Amino acid sequence: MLLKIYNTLLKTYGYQGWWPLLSCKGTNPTKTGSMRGYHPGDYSYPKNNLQKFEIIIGTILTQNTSWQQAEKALINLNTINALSPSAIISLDSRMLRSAIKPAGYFNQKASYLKNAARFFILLDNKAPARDELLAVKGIGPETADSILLYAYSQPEFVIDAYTKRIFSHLEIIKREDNYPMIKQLFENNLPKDYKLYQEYHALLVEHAKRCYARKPYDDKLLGRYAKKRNYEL
DNA sequence: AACCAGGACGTGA
DNA sequence: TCACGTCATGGT
Repeated sequence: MLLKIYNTLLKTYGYQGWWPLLSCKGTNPTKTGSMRGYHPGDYSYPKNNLQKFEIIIGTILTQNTSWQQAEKALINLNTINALSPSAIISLDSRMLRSAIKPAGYFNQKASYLKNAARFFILLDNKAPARDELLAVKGIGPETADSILLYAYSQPEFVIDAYTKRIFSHLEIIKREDNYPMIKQLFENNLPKDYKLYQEYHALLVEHAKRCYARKPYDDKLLGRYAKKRNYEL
């Protein structure tokens, strides 16, 4: 069932090209919102440590914030040459706060970014464990999974507000289900493939932006799954 | 003028 | 464990 929904979304919206990177010139004209940095169908990113770190910074900046706003903050950081771990650490806190202001919560996020930068240097080119990520103040379950999935190509399914909204509306999950429950549902019923996980989450975001932005939800594309009720989960 | 955006943390029960 | 308040800018 989950694969069927994935295929429907993929056929409808096409490859999304996540995670967007400033240094990546590819665009995806079918996408809503910002067009910068996408690389549809190419899962070979990130290609170096700097791109890994940019993804980590991005996951924090986009917390409860639209990507468009997070991207403005990233561009500001890039302008002052502060997209490396060492630059974030040494950057004056007031400068950091003003650079990321468009992304909101700039006081918290400035602190979170410094934590993430110190953590990234401590990693010393190794991949982080999920528990290690969660121990960093500012990295919660969704951010940790986004980092593992998109920066480190680990098959960790990302559950966000959109995912909960779509699948509770389809009555595949309940609204009171917590993060690990929903995550296990996906990971237990899908091939453990990071490319699939990356694309699926990106497609869910795209679908939610288009059809679940505001009540009453527009369920013209997947609403029929809610009525059939013949899932085999 | 509310409401929402690719959440996480601190607190109190 | 968990519900709740807080954090903050910008688009619709």
